[in-house]
Amino acid sequence: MNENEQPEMDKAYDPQSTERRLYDWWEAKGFFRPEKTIETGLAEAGGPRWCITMPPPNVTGALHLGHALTAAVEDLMTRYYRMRGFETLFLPGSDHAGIATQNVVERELAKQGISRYDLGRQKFIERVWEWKDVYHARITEQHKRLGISCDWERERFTLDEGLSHAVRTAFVRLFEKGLIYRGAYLVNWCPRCESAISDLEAIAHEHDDSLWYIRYPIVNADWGGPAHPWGSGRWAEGATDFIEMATARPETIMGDTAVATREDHPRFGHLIGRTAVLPIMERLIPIISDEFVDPKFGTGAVKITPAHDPDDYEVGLRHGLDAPTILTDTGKMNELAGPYEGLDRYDARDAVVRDFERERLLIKTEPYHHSVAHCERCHTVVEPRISTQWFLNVKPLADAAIEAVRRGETTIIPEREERRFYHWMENIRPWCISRQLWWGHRIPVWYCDECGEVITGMEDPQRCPKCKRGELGQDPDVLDTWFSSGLWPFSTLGWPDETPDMRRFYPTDMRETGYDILFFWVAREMMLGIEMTGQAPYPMVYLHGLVRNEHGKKVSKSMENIEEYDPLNIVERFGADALRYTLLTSSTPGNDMNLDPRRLEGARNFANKMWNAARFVISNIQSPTVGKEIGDLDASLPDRWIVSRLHRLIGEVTELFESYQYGEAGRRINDFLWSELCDWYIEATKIRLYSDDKRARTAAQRVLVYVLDHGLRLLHPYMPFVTEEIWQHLKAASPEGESWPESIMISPWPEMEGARLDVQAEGDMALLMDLIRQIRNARAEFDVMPGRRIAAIVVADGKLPMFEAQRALLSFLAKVDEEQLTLTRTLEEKPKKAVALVGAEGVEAYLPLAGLVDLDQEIERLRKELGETEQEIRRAQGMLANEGFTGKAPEHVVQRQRDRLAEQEERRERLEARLRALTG
RNA sequence: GGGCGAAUAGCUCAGUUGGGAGAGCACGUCGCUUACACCGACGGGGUCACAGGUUCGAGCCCUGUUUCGCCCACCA
Repeated sequence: MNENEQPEMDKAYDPQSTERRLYDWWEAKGFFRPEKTIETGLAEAGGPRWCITMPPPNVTGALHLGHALTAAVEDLMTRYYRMRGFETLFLPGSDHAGIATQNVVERELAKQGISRYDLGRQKFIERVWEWKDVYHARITEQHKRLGISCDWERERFTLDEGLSHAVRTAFVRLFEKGLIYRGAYLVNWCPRCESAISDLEAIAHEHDDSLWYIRYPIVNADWGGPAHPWGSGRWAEGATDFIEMATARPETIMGDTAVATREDHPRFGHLIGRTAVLPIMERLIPIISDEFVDPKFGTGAVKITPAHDPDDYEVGLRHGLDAPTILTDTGKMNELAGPYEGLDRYDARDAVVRDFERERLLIKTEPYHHSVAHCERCHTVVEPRISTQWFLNVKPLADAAIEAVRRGETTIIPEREERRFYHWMENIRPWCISRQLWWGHRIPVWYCDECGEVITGMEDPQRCPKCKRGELGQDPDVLDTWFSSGLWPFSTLGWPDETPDMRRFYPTDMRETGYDILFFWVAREMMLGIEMTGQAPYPMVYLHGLVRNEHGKKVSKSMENIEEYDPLNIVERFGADALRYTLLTSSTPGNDMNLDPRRLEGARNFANKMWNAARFVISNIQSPTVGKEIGDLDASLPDRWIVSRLHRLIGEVTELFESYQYGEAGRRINDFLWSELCDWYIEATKIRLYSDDKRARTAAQRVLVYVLDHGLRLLHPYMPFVTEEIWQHLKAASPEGESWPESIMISPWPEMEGARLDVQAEGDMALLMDLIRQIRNARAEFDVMPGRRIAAIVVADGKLPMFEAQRALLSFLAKVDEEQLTLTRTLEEKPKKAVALVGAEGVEAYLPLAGLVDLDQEIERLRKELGETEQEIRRAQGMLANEGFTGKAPEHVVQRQRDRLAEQEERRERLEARLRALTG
């Protein structure tokens, strides 16, 4: 990609000038396509493959942080499996989101003062398509900005031709199997959307309302019914028996067809079997007994409105009651509501209460706190209402889905979500799949106006197959948007056709999404997937948490600093890599995350840190002293150490990836690259890179390139852009670069080579690093001028050869004057005017600091250290003296305590000796 | 009314088979050392919500409590 090459790397990494360019290049090269993984030899044709379908975002608006998290996690997985050599497909798409999108467009129209009815169905749908085009393009652009490596050539939309065909196929099959049926049942009705909605779309909110205590007169010998009209104040005149009840919804009284109480009710039990006169309507209604009544609540008697309450509906069915519907589609009182016809439901409520009071049928009013269902999309209070709808009997499908999870065919993480899944599935009720909307998949059913025949099928019927005479009209309703979403893992691959993609990529490998749509979506995919294809659509469901702001508040459009949480703004300010890394390392699976902007800053700094590390490496390999033809070089201790640490990291990270612990893996990669590579190894190489020793220089160069190359590959799934940009520079500068793959994203995932763990080097380096830290610490404590090189005597005991080999490095990193550095195995005469440092494995160091006039400070320091050491010794001795511990703890744990004790005891001895020497 | 999650350094969070409490930011001291001040060196800071229990040993397992958040639920 020489066309992307910049001759010089800027001092600071600039995501803005990099990310778009790289994304376009990747896409143009076809790296996102599964075919390309084969072409480049990364994956083997017919070998293992990996497929994930993107949860299709709604085309309602802009992407938010939840989408960004979804994209980050899924792209991380995709890039990982691709690098692992799987033929990898990340399939993108979007959802028409029926009710949500229709609502948004209706709100837009309302701003211009028009409703969908003003436009008519055809024109309105055209307007929605226009909206869809705009927002779909925006969402795609936003996804690209996030760097996701999905195959745009396979992009799908739930309303496109192929998916509509899949929807129709699924509907017809389920219909023919008798699982889809039409009927009049109680459903949740949104009077604003003028549509049925599912149970999941009815959201309960707490409300402060009133509870009205009212009474209905009973027919008896003295009173046969009202003699005066409703509203006269004399309607109930003469009545002597009453039954009292409490209601929160007096506007439904006109729909009452009974009053229920219980046999054992002290005041009303005896009224069972009698007849009440329904106020307003003057309908005679029975007083019945039903178990559902709680004698302790309200008055212990309940008015029964079968058409407008779920409980009452059940009671009505049990007692064969009429169920008059008294509300219109828009929530107004209809012609069965007597004098209140035409009133809005809440106006009717007020009017009814007022009239009850006038007729002395209102006993009292109490404040009442309860929860009320609202429409998920427009927040209007939902009305339970009997209505003719299409239903899918999901019970048998749910049983199969439960079975699949129980058998482990599909695993859900975190595990607790499996229990939620079971609970919901086990209590599932028929799914109302029809919606009285315009935007969506039209229900593929026609009715004959002549004979009433109901016709469905894969072809639009031209005439009635039964009577052959009548006019056919298609059902005006559309399907619940989740019906098409439920087919997503296979409809996107070409189902019902046996396409190559369907054969190759189904079942897919992963469903990754937020836990908030487990029921809405995952449950439906599982049910419909098994029903339609005979196989669970994926073996793994990974559920991530919700993204909140740094104070745990849900990020919503009404927040004043909302733009701070707009992913695009974040990308502009910090870069997509920073956003991705932050989202991926800020939480654990299934747990919500509070996005702290300070973390974004840290992630941006991390990208810049890598950029500068690479700048250092690249500028130091510009004119390599020796080319790749040179044989094995003698690796120095830091080389052996960093390579071993890298290989250890590769093993750990791969293991963490395999167990979906991406956050932990990301942090480990960061720790390695920043602390070990940058702070230690790169610093350590400087001494050789700036020397005249060509051999040493080359060794350092080669190890730098090796470690940076592999480290970048590990980081790539988190930060695809900066790693690619750096890697390209590295590839161009490195002598071996031309044999590297074209892009980091199609280079193989690093393999851990166990044999190359170098325990010896790790141990020696730890010893050296510890001593360097101690010297630096002492310098700071005794206020040694930063630039000053000091003298040091290191008593190295058995480690003398190692220290001799690292003499220059030690001097360099600890700012010791090499001329004045004495390395010795033992030392008889220990200098008095010196700071003494005690390391592990018998290592000691003495810093004869000229500024050390005051020995008391040194004595104080040593005493403090001795105190800490003694405390350690006591702790370890305590444990080892405990027979319970030595007898029951695993051997390696006990041994570690023994080692620790021995080490600390040795340390104590040295500290005490030193103190004796100083205090006389 | 059931169920779930969270509670760890000032802040945001890690801590997966129970075995010497971690990161970033913030804070203090020092440093413009030819990769990086979007930096480096060094340092201070925690009865891991509370009370019990199991265990030789508990941030981690069990029971209960408190606070916050979420999900499910047909009580008028």
